[in-house]
Amino acid sequence: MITTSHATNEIRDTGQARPMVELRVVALTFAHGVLFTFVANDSQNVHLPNTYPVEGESLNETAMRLLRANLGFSEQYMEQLYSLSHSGSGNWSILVSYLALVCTEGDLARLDQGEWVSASAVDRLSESDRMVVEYALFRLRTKLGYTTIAFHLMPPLFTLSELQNVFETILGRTLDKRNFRRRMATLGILAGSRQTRRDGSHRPARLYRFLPDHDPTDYLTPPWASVQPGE
Amino acid sequence: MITTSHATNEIRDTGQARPMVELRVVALTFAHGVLFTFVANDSQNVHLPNTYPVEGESLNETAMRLLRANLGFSEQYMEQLYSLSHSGSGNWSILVSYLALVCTEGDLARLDQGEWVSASAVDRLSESDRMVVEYALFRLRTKLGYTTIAFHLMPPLFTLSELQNVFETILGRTLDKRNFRRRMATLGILAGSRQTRRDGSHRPARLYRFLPDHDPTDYLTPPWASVQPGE
DNA sequence: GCAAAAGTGTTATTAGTACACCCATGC
DNA sequence: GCATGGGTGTACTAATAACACTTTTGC
Repeated sequence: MITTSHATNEIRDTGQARPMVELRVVALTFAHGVLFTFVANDSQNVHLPNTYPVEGESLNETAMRLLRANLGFSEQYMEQLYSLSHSGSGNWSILVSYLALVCTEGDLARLDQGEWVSASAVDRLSESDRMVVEYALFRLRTKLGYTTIAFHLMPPLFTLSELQNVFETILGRTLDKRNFRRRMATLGILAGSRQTRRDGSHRPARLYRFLPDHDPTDYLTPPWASVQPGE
Repeated sequence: MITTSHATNEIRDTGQARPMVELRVVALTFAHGVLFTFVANDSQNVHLPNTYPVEGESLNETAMRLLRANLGFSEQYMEQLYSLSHSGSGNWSILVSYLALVCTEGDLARLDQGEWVSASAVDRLSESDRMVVEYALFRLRTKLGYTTIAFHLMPPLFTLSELQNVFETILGRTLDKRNFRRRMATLGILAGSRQTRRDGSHRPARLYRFLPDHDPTDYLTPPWASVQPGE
């Protein structure tokens, strides 16, 4: 039945049912001081956005399309997380999970396909969905130390305090203001604009943007993540 | 046809053929100053060891079993790399790739299932196999900087020059001997044995082993990589 | 005694950490 | 004038990088 040109060695096709492949996306956004994750809901069920792969399309493209279908826009960071085997409710699937970071600028209005829920309160999700969300948060935390990943959660213009707030929320601890600002400055990826923002009864804050050419040198995503091999 | 309890939103099952899922393992070992990768061969075909997932078994377990079936032993490092969609020779598959590091102590004798070939000369492999090998090497190089991953390529007892040689080969550049040794010492994961090894007409080298309790704090593999969610 | 790899210290630079006060604004 | 968050500098410590000679052995 399975007839690739190079058959498997030792472990052969038993003729048993093959697993489905399912893509799931953990979309994270930052608002009101916490991280939110997007969940879809149909009738009573709350779950991560999911779909199936399509022949002739890379998994990345499919995941992108899935997110666009749920959130309605397409400018976001997307990274494959992990694949795992899952047997639930009689169905055997291989889950391929993705992490997406999106900037909502605090606008968490309920969407047609679902809603944003606090990423630390995901009790309504299935166990497998919760595992994927936990791993997404773990990965985000880990990569924060050696990549510029958190930038994808920021709007085009932001204050340094806002940026620090995002870091502190993800890491779960406070950071020293002066050291944080020095670190950001030495990274050389921020450009101060001439604009400021008044936010209350105190001194206005300078607004910054990210330099367009900050090559993230992505450590985890292979260079060919978005293409399909031709062979 | 596809009937999970929570159906996908927007992108629905079209009833078209579903992809197969295939696991592929890049097993790397260090010998004679270079990295080797294990390739299986049946009749005229040379390819990475591959197999199919099994219901009720985690993908990690399956990959481990696959490697054991090819190499005949089971004590090795294994890490999931990436999943990608691949349409070749009329078959559509989702490839789930793994990186394994094994210690052969220079014994690259041809095995029943295949042979070791230089990891930089993989011309006989298919394009998709070559992509996976390239990414495995990339990941190994990247993780070398912030993990203890290279230890899995070493035999139980080794000299510091041998260890440095492995690092230099993976990184593709030379390292300063004194700085390298200092770094290894401050990591605190090496124990010097009282034994030495004479290797030629020069001073014998002290032999070291890795401390058994060096927790690698794996940055990329989720904690639940080896289990299946119970739903 | 010479070839060949093992082994060892110091200095300069850089990155990280800890820590406290003045500034601009609204009310 | 006071409450609020914005903004800044210095000193200590740890990690990194550059660099050269002595030691032990076989022949």
